[in-house]
Amino acid sequence: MTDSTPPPLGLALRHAHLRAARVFAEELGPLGVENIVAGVLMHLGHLGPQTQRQLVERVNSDKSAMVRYIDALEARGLVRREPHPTDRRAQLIVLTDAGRVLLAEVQEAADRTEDRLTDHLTPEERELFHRLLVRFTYD
Amino acid sequence: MTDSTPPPLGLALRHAHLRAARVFAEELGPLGVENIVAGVLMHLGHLGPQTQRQLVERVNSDKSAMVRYIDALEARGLVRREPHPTDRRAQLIVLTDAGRVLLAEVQEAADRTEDRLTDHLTPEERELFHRLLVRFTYD
DNA sequence: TATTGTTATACTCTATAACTATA
DNA sequence: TATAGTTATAGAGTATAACAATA
Repeated sequence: MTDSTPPPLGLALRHAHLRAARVFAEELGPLGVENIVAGVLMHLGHLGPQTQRQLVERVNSDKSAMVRYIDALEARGLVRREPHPTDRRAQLIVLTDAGRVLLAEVQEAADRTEDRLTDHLTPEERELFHRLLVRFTYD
Repeated sequence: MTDSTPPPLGLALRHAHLRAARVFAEELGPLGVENIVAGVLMHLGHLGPQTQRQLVERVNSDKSAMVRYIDALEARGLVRREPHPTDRRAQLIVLTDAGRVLLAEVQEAADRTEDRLTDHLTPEERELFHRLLVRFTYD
């Protein structure tokens, strides 16, 4: 009994995600941040100050985990919790200057990760795969 | 500051995998097996009896977790541990008749899962996405 | 010496619930 | 009543190491 058929979609997605996460973790290693925390930093850089709830939605984590991630970032001086101007329940998570410096390195690590992940594909295949993946996931 | 650019590849893979795992878990719900255990059953059905080490490689788990998965399957009478004919360290994990019955239902759940995951794509897009995903992941 | 399977431990992630202060 | 953030807890997954039997 041999294995001629391709791996089912779900298993391939699992392996694809594991592979991507491992490469990203390797590239992030020297920076001392974990994958999800790096994702939080990139979102803050891209979208500007966000509430914890907004960040939870973005990275598909949960609010009690987000408390811990923000705690860790704040302890390293990479973000600040600021009062929300219109909702006193909420707080805005804001990048500090130190956070911006690290974010630039995180972004480079992310770019290197994408390059490594797709260096066996042509630029056209890379683009097509990314577009189909986004449609598959979010449409 | 708005969000016009597509989600980066790594985040999209994370979300794609989460989405697929949740749909599969929904479809598996009535059968009382978890995603990884279902994957083990499908591999046994597809490849025939396997050692635990082989199964670990297939589903990208680790050997101490695999012990627990096989324990759970064996407790439900779905697989048997049999002596390996040529390596007395190893054991072959073999589907029982009850395991084959459940496997058929698991396979149907997996088919429904793929249909649900891709029902907003054309058959051609579906096929192309699957091919590119496999190349991305395993090449 | 290395490997298969087992057991144990520690750490992280996930899910849930309760609590506060607001809305 | 519902929501944002916090805290606590339990369950599952991951990583690691040690061990016995065998290669």
